[in-house]
Amino acid sequence: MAGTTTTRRTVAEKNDARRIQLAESALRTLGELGYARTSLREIAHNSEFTHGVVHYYFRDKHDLIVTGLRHYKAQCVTRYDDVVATATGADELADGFVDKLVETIVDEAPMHRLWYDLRAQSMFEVELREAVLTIDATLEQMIWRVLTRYAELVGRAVRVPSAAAYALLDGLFQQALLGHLTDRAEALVDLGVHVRDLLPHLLEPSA
Amino acid sequence: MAGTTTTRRTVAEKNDARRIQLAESALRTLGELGYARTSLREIAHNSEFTHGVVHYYFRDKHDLIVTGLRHYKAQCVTRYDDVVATATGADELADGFVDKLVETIVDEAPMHRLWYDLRAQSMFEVELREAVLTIDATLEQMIWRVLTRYAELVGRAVRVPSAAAYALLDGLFQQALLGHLTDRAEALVDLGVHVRDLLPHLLEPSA
DNA sequence: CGATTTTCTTGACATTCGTCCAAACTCTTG
DNA sequence: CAAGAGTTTGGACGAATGTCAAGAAAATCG
Repeated sequence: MAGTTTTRRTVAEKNDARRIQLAESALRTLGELGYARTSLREIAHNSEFTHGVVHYYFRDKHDLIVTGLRHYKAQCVTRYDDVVATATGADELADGFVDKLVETIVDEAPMHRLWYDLRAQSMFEVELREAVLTIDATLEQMIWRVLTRYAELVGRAVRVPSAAAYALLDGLFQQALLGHLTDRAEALVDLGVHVRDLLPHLLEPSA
Repeated sequence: MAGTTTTRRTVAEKNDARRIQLAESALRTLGELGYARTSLREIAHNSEFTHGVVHYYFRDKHDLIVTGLRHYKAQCVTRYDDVVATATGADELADGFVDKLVETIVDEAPMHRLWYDLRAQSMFEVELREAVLTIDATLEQMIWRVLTRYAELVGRAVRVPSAAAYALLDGLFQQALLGHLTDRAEALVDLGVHVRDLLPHLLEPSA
């Protein structure tokens, strides 16, 4: 019985590991081709497995993509936590935040465009909504942590609601991503300028 | 000769009319199903023509969708021009602008989600980029007209670049659209509050 | 009206898609 | 080692896709 449970856990762990492995592979392919043009066969082809395996580990296409989405969430949530934790001044935090924003656009552009793709898809496909809204809320909280810490360091209170702050920054980010992907050289610099300009305006005016 | 030219023009006009008719039908279907799941057959089925006609008037699928996109641009450009032209005070302009924003989300949600869908697609498909960037620039100018008039009425200069202002408002708009489509009742009210709150911060501080 | 051009219908084509399945293979366990 | 569960393979399926072409139908013009 003890041996059985050990085995069972190992088997289950292996199963989970494969699921994550396939989900990550799916994310890579989706990030390259986009939701519309990514097939299960293409995902399998870009992994080390055959297309049949995908259906052994995932009920259907939605199961695979939603699993990938949830896995993606776990990665990006902590993106700015280091900056928040280590920054000792408001400007240092703002600079570090902007640097990370630019860095992630450069390094992870495919994942970001996939996110915007899937968020747009969720406006059409009900099956995607729950996962998208969950991640959206998580990203909003991530931004909120940066902003409240920034306010703390400045010594002023945050003026705008969490949702508004996230929407504003997301608008800037999305524009920069589109600009970066369409070879507008100044897109990343502009992002930094605009974000640095915006941040103080999200706080209460100084007394 | 005179008769021929008359006929030729009539023929060309008829051809253009059909193209627009089909492009509009395509936009309706795309707005319902999204880019990923819309087929030429479905577009034709939702129109009064058969799928063969689509290929008589359009070279291929891209030709149809890009034509639809350009047609869409012409419609939405003038959306806020009335408000800009008739408003006599800053608050009146801001209120009218916000009302129009909310109104268009309610009335034309399918077209808006299609726009965000296609803009996301343009990050993957090079063929869509030119049309998307053109429309994006047009929308930015549309917002800029509202904002400069608003600044004029307030008596202060606009502080942020055109692109940043557009990105910020677009972020709020996109969030409101997603909220509206996912039955978050307060989404539209929040949009109004956030936009009204943002507008003054886009201007130079009062001297 | 007859001839010619333009427009539309219909069916076919090669692909590709998601899904499923039977058989082969791999590994753990008794 | 043998048995069995778990995993992987590769092919098959029907459905749907974009594209195309041949011919019917309609409109136009001499």
